[in-house]
Amino acid sequence: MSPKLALLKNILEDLNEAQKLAVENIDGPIMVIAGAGSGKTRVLTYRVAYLLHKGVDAFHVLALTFTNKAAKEMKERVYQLIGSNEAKNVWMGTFHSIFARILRIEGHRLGYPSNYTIYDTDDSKNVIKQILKEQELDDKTYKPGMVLNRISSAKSSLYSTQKYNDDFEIQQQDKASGKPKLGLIFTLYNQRCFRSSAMDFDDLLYNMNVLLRDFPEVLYKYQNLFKYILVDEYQDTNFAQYFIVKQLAANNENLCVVGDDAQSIYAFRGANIQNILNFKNDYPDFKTYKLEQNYRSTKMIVNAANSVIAKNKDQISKIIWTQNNEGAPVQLMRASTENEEGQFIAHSIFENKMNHQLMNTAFAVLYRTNAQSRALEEALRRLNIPYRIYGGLSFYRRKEIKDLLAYFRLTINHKDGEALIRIINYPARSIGKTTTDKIIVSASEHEVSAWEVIEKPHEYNLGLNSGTTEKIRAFVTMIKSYAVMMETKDAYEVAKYIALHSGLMRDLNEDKTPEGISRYENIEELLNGIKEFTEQESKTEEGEPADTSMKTLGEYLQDIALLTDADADDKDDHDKVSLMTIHQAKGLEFPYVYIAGVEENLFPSIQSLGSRADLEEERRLFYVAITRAMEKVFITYAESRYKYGNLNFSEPSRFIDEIDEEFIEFPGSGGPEKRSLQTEERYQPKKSPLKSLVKKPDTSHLTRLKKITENGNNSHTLETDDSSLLQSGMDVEHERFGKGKILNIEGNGPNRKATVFFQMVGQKQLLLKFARLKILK
DNA sequence: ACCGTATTCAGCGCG
DNA sequence: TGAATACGGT
Repeated sequence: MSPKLALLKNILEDLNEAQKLAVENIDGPIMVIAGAGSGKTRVLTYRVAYLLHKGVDAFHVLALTFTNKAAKEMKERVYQLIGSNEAKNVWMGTFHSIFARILRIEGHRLGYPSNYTIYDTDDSKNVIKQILKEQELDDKTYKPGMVLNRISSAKSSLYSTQKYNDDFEIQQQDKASGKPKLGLIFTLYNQRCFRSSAMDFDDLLYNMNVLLRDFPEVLYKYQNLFKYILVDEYQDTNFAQYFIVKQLAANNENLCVVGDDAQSIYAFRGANIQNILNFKNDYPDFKTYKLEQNYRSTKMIVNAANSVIAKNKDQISKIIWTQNNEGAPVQLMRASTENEEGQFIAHSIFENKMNHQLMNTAFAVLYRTNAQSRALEEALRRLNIPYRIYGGLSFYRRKEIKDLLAYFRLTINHKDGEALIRIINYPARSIGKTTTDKIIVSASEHEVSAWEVIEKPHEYNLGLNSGTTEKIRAFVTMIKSYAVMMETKDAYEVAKYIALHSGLMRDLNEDKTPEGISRYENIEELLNGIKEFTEQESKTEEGEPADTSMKTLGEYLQDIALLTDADADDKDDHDKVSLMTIHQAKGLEFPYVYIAGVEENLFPSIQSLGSRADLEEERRLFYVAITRAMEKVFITYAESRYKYGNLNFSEPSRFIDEIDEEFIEFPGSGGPEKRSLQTEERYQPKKSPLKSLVKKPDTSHLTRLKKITENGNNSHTLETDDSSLLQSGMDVEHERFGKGKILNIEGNGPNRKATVFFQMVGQKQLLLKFARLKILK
């Protein structure tokens, strides 16, 4: 106990006053307004540690986050603080994962088995497509994605199908928009999911609410279980989430919500900023703490961001400040086209990388829309700058992965209709479309699951020939045999058996195209993941009673059902520049941040110009973008850009003007950025958050700078003189990369660059202006 | 059953 | 512009 106590004390000393108060006030409702970079995670994790330290049992603590990533980070940091044995009993996870877990236990009250399936967005859309077909509705008017959004927001606002259909206003709206059948689709959709023993993402929150509303004993149970509740990113809660928290906390009100209204950027998907603004009404005797000291960014960046967000009306007043260095002003770059914009960014990254000896991970390029990534990618590729795009198709949504997972799902939950339809004829078993259509129609007519129909085909008069009937029987037998196997074998054994026995592996193996090979490898990767899962979990934490029970396939599925791409362990993610939308960048930080496409009608987006609320959300988004940066922000815009195939001219965004001119440098208005940064480096050898990203302490670099200063010379002239002697074929030495051979030289003047093959690190492209190559004789 | 062509659509996206 | 999907022909 005592080493732990010491640890707690140490960290307590690390907290500033506001953070300390937010941690120590464990009783009663508190709201923590946490400015960007103000140590929010630290407060949350330390608060959890503090609760346990005060003798609160771990299982009485509930900590809710929005993303798996946030949950993971929080877990890791709490584990570090107090050790995993105690911490692992804390209920810590995303809203969805925690309530999914509770619904496995309590869902039977609502008619769901504990092995219910969680439908992802694709499954949901497929269900909607089926309904549209059956109802003979036009999928142009009723676009599945749009229908699903409508259903999703209804559920997020706790509207039952009944209420949706009875609500006069909603019905009027739907009629007015030419979609009067939305209510019917909603009803049928819910029925179908229920018959499949499946919940979609919103059902997890919706049904949790039903549980708490209709079963007082359940409400009572969890109110008493969760004596202390913490909610991260409270400004992002939708009504369903807000209401669960409210119910659970109603008894003892030991509720701590943490958020930043200035970073609320998800109103478009149902987040209600009022939840944080109205906290004071819900909990009149609340306390509020503001974390206003920023530990992330330079003064310039903090001030630039402040000057922007000040233009918003709806906000909780706060003053974000920092003790960090002054830093350099935000730098504006104007390009004539989107391609030039990409080039500017790529070159700037290249230069800063060389100049400051930074890793690629020190850089992020942020943009408003995914479509912008193309030009940026191209430019980076041309300079051989490795990058990673976030938000591509997630591993778990690839076809082959979904196919195999569908086998698992159907094995675990036979009623899972989407899984059944997906695999009944894959690999091909001569059960064609006509047959599957008959099964779907019959199931829906008799209001049963598809499995029920194919298990007892005679009771449902499908009118199939004996051959097909036999094939279906074989399929049923196969799935049942998997289920039997699952009783005694662990997840990996069953998974591998299914992958081989079902013919899926064979089918993929026959495809020798590069895509086919990659699909096969993906399946192997999935199986490896399952193996890891099986092994990792069987050796439990030390000191715990040995967990002799094996990990089942069902547990694996539950584990991954709520995972998304962002959670995949980035193996080959060594050292790359990050490309992502601003939304995806929330919660992250980078030394150098480029914000691309800061143009009217793109950012703010044209759709947001109609309402003040929407425009303010765009502004918060811009605020989020700026505050991702630790050292330096670059804002770029292009005067023309292709949109949907035709060239559009664009003007710089109004947001650029909203940055107070003290904190922004316009093109040509100041010296080249190189100068100010070098100056900073020379005169303010600070304890920089950049340190960990610098490849090595690099004292030679400093010595060199000093030497240059003494000489009264600058690096530029020195380097050009040296580098003009370089030719391809020469052996050279780089202070960091070591010895190498020049393969090629191209470009002129300051853009002259060399392709060098280094013995240590392989091929690199270097701008000679910065590379300081030494010629070896 | 499958492949190539036509058509359509285009904002951000947690789980 | 280009990707994703629907459709139609063989």
